[in-house]
Amino acid sequence: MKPRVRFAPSPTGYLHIGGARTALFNWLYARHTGGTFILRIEDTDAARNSQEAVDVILNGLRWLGLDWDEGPLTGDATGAGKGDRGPYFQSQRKENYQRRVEALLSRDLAYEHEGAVKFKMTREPVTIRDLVVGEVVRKLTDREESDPDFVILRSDGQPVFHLTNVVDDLEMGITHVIRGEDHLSNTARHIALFRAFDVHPPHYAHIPLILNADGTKMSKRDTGASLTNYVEEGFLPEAVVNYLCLLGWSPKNNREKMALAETIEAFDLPQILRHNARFDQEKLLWLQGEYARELGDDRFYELAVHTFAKAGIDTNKFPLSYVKAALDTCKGKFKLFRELPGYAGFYFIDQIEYDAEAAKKDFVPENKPRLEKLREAFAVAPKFDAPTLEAALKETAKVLGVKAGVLVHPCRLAVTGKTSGPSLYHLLEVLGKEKVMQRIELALATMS
RNA sequence: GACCCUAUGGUCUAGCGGUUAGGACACCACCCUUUCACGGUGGUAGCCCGGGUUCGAUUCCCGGUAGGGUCGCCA
Repeated sequence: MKPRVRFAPSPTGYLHIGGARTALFNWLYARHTGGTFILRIEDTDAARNSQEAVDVILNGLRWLGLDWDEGPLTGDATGAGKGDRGPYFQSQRKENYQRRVEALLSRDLAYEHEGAVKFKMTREPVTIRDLVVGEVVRKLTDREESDPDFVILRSDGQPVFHLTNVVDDLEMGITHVIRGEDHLSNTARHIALFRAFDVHPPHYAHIPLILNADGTKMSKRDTGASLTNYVEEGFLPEAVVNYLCLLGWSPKNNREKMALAETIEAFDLPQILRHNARFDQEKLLWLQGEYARELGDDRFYELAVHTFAKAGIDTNKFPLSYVKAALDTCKGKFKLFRELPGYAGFYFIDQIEYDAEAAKKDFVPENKPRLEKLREAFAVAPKFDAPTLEAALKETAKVLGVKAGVLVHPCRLAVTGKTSGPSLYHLLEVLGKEKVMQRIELALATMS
């Protein structure tokens, strides 16, 4: 029998980065085994759920490229789903839960208590055979000792997580429950419920949690906890996916940057680690740089133009050839797309601002005659392309008896306002003679 | 408080009784480049502590410590 796995988030606000990884591991396992990946929305808490949160989850999974074989087609809970075990929103499955509760009630495995229905939990320790953690014998805690039973139907008639989760896993034919380790203790209850329904529980694989860089747990307050944060920062989904794969799972062969196909091939439950992992932004950033450098041209242009637009810079006002030439000088030189407007905005802005500290250092009186000489050399250059300009600058430096750097820095500052950026000679060529001469003139004027 | 999980450089990890403890990120130095990156070379840095078992423990067992999780009419 092919595995059937599911990701079952509750739409209470955002897609947690840990949840994204849980989804990823489930998806990888399904793809590795040729099984089925199911998305089920656990929206039983009407007070905390929202339509927006459902969309955040759906869009987040799509952004990551985690397509589901069964689940919602849209964020509309009452809308059609994909697959024959739906609906895939728990809010639409009330009758199932009601029927199951009645079955337990009639068999004396549950009872009413203050308007709610409680399940008669076993008093014996429950053994959980976990595919990741191993055999866990879960005993009752002292508080459970005094009252081991738990509510499965609230006094207002709404079913509770433990019940809905188990009923749906059962009815949707889930074979492997791959979820966060925070559910390990709950699993005893779930196993007891499966037994009450006279079925064998699915296989369990509890994966370790993702912690903050300082080892504390990630809460909603931490900006890095939300997947949306990475989308907005300008990360590439393939970098995030690759990084997430490496958190709590290892291919065991020292591979770090892995193509998705390779990861699918290698992924399996036994290689999942048992201990929590800290989220390392630096390593994610490294992978981001790796993927950013090898981005296809079309996708690179598209993402770049979009990023400029978000920053209020309309690149469509410029000829396509100019935009592409400008972007070509930037590719592979920055990591996060969020950096791009600051890195290459000078191509599309007339009023550039000089880096204050650099201006103090480079726009000094003794540099004025030097920059004037450079302007003249550029003015009479036979061609305005990178090799010619480089030769002109170096020749000028030689005549002045200074190192090339003495001209390079003020020149870069004059035309870009920055101390770093694309290759100077190439950016001059792209910018064009008119703008370059204008900007050098302007810089000269500030140096009096 | 009880119950459960975990423990290799700063971080992610390989290791499954005998290794000069390997890789990656980060960091440092040098090279390349007279920007910034990229790339290259070299380097600093690790088996939580204490008991066992064993000829021999990073590795197996027990205890401690530390971190994390759970004990809701949240999921």
